[in-house]
Amino acid sequence: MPQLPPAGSDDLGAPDELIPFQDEGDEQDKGAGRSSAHGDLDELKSSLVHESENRRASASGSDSEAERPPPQPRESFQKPRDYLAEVVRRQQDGGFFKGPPYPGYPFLMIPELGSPYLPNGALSPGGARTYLQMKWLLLDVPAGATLKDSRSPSPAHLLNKVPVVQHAHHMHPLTPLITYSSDHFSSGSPPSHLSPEIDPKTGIPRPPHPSELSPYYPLSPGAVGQIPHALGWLAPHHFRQGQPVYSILPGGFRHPYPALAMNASMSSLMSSRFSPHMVPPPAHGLHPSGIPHPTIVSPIVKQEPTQASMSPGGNSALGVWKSPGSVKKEEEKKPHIKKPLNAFMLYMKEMRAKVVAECTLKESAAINQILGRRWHSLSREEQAKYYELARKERQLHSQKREKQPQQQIQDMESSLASKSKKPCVQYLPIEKPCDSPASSHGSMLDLPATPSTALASPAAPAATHSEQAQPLSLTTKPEARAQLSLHSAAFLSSKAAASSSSSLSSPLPLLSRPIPFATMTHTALLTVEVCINAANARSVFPSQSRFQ
DNA sequence: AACCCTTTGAAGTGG
DNA sequence: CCACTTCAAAGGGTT
Repeated sequence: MPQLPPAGSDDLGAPDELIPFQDEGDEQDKGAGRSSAHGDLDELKSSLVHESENRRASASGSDSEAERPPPQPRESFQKPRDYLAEVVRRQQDGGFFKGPPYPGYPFLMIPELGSPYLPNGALSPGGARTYLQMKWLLLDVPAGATLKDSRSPSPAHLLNKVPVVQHAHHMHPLTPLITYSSDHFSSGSPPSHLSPEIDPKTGIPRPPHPSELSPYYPLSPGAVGQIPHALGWLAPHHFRQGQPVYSILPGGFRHPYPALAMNASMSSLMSSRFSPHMVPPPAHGLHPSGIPHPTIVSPIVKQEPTQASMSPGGNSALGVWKSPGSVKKEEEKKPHIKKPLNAFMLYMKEMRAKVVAECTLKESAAINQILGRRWHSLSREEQAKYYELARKERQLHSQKREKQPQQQIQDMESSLASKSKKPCVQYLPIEKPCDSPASSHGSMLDLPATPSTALASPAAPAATHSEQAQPLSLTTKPEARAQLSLHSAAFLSSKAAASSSSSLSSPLPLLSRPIPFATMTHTALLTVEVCINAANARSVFPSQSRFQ
């Protein structure tokens, strides 16, 4: 459980996650990188099929050049759809550029220097390492100098100047690509890799795979090849104070469906009401955070039959055989204490309505993507609030669970007494008396002695090891963390730039040197981007939201 | 109606 | 100990 260090702790920036970057990216993307991936849906479909076939072939032994060898733990897509999404993403971005990793970092990079790209379009690993090294050096920058503060002044004045309506009628779908990529990659390097990965369903640019991130970490001009990369492969995100570091690559991003008219609500997203901090005022009469606490105030005894009945920790654990029907009834009686909401869930509950209002989106999946990115864009202080709330939730949950078993015991005893009184010990180990509803499954009936209970013990406010170690959502699921929507803000920035290109001089060339990213409202950009892409996806994939 | 999708984090389980 | 799985919320979309 993430636990904030005590106030005044100077360790906020310390536990940055180490991401085991792999050099697999280059090879992996060779196949995908070849395809131009110009957003042609048909081509994409056929390619998708092709890749799927290749994958099957690969699985059967033949190692397709377009496919990666199986033993890639980090590359394991747990679900078929993940793979499909990945395929789509590769098709769309060429599998290379994964977007400018981090928004809000005060130092923007510049890729034209020294062409970090290898002839095949891949980025020199050394370059990436060098840059990462630089970022570590930048860790010493005081928190006050970071984006969090600088971004506070809303850059709405900038955003509002940006014509957000794409020129759908005049622009070729590849216009952004042509406009920017050609200019800045005159060497002819395929611009396809400059595109962010796009979720096939929502159209939301998805975070890149960790293995694909490193090559695109911007290079500091003077740093290339100069600094050894002792820390080179460290996770690039959350380098400082929880503020993701984004950068904008020249050449921008090619959105597969750029010629999308932004609707009114989207335009409104550009307005200044979009505060990066977005910490909504506390709702009235609710939790300090404004988040209602259903599990606390009004514990809903929501029955989830399938889940409950499947739980090995239920009555079956007592060794008392019951007919499916009776088991079901028993389960129905058993109040289900929902899991406590974690920090992100709390954040979601709080921010969902706002995102829905700002976006015309209603699909929770898309909204959750937005929220996920916003979550990562939050400063640690902001996230800390939710982590603290989550910690309290868990405490309360544990307390409820402490009470629950006793109640369960009473109910069960009375129930058994009124029934057959069949000795439950019949099927139980001697040392496991039937009056203990504790489940090996760690069900809601766990007795107080469980680690979680101890962990959440009010008497022990000191954070557990895991709490202390968890740097605000940075420790688990490396690959997922690495996705971190690194590129989203920068992508959006470039997108905004692209949008403004028709009436304003393209800002992208200006990005060839560091600029204060504080001029952009990161969160706003994120949401705009996601909204746009989600809308695009729907318009482009009206009935093809799922590649299944 | 049931499930899927999508996110992050906590917790449980199995090797 | 680590990797993996499940489940919390949400609601439109899909089957």
